[in-house]
Amino acid sequence: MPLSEHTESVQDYLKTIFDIQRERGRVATTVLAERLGNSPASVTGMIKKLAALNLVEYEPYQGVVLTPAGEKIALEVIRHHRLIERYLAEALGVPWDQVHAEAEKWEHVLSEDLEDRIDAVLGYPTTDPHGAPIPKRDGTLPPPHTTRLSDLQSGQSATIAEVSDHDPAMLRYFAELGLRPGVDVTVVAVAPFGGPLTVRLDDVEHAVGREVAGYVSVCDVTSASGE
Amino acid sequence: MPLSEHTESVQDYLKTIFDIQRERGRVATTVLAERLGNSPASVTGMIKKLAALNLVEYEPYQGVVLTPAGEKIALEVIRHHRLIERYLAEALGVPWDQVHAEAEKWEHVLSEDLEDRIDAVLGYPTTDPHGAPIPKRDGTLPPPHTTRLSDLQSGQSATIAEVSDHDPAMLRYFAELGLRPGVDVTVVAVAPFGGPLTVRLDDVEHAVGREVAGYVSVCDVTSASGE
DNA sequence: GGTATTATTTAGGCATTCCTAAAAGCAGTC
DNA sequence: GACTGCTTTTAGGAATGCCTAAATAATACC
Repeated sequence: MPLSEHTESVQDYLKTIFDIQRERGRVATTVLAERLGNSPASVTGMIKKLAALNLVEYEPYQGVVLTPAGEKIALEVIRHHRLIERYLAEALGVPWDQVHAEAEKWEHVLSEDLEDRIDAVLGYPTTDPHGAPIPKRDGTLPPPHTTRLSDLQSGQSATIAEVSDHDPAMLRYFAELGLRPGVDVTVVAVAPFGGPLTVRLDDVEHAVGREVAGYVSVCDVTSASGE
Repeated sequence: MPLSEHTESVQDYLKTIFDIQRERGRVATTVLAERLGNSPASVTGMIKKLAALNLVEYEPYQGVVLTPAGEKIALEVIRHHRLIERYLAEALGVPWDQVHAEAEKWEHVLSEDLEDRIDAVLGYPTTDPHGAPIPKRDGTLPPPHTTRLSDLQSGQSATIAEVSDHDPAMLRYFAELGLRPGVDVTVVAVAPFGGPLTVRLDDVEHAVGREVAGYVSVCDVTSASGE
């Protein structure tokens, strides 16, 4: 059953369930409602519909988990979304912190044919402008990054791997800071009691709140001593 | 009231009304229903809604005419549609006879910002791949072509200005013939009693049905004698 | 000018997806 | 083990936009 057989609403639910599932395992009604901006009651109703379509496994009061069929569709939607984001940034010059909203709408109406053309024009990219991996056509997706900027100790350096695109305001903040995928950062100091980190970025130092730093994934971590 | 304030359905109605109005003046319920693929009863219902929004003037049993507000929105939708068609053909290599369906979906979710970027990347084009003019941002649109391929006499030559994109099958037929905007044709013979025209196109002769030739607009008509 | 045909509208419904308010289930506390 | 507070579900409803069937208006023909 191809993607286009499902309503935009269903596609959005599945995509969001997939996201939350990656972070937390089972997906509770309230969390899903919050993320989608719908009421919990509405979500319960839609969840039942998804279960009837065999796209999620639903246990009343226990939330949902995607079935293989549901996951397949979720990955197709996410592939659309991230490829489009990449295309908007690269081919049309849309600032990387502003591609999300446009992709959110376009993803639901993109044909497979056009998806392939975009993929080819971009040279088969593997990540979107936020650093998130683009699922392959066959549904393959590498595991998420495990290290966050907030996990680093004073003196450690790392490369930004991915920044969260959930909150547009936070994304704009990241963009202003120059905190984008591929950039190297060094943690100069870490305030105690969960306080902010001071990070050096392009030779400028910034204080970044602990929570904010939790939304930034890093890779290639090295300590000041060299290793 | 910007385009995005209206549902896709409203946008489609206005766009279609505009098209028909250009061809025939006042727009009858049945004609609109036919073109949209909806039942006449549904169209009556929607028409009332459009009238309530001051987008059309509705006289029961007399059909509709766009108000200035309705025309403005119709032109914005058409601008989206044609710019997208052009972009798909030029930047993404979609065959010109296949761009319509994709544009039909994308046009409703294109932001003004992205519209501007696409327009700039294309170098502010004035026509879509079928030869139809792209409305300017201010809503300006040149008058439609008046001469049809079916109007030509034997011995006359002309340049294809525009082909209709209403019927996908006909469009594919045009594409196979090489009958696309910008190409020169010469009418070799015209069968009597409304029979087919024989036209020479890239030095190959084809018999084209009279009705089909009515869907092709031409410009720069010259007679065999030189003028 | 009446009748047949066609065009259009009204009436009544259905599917989707959302909402609020109220009820019911679950979990931790004393 | 009952109470409290939070989560989740049920109940009832609204908006959109489509449908079919039946009624009515317009038109065209003889």
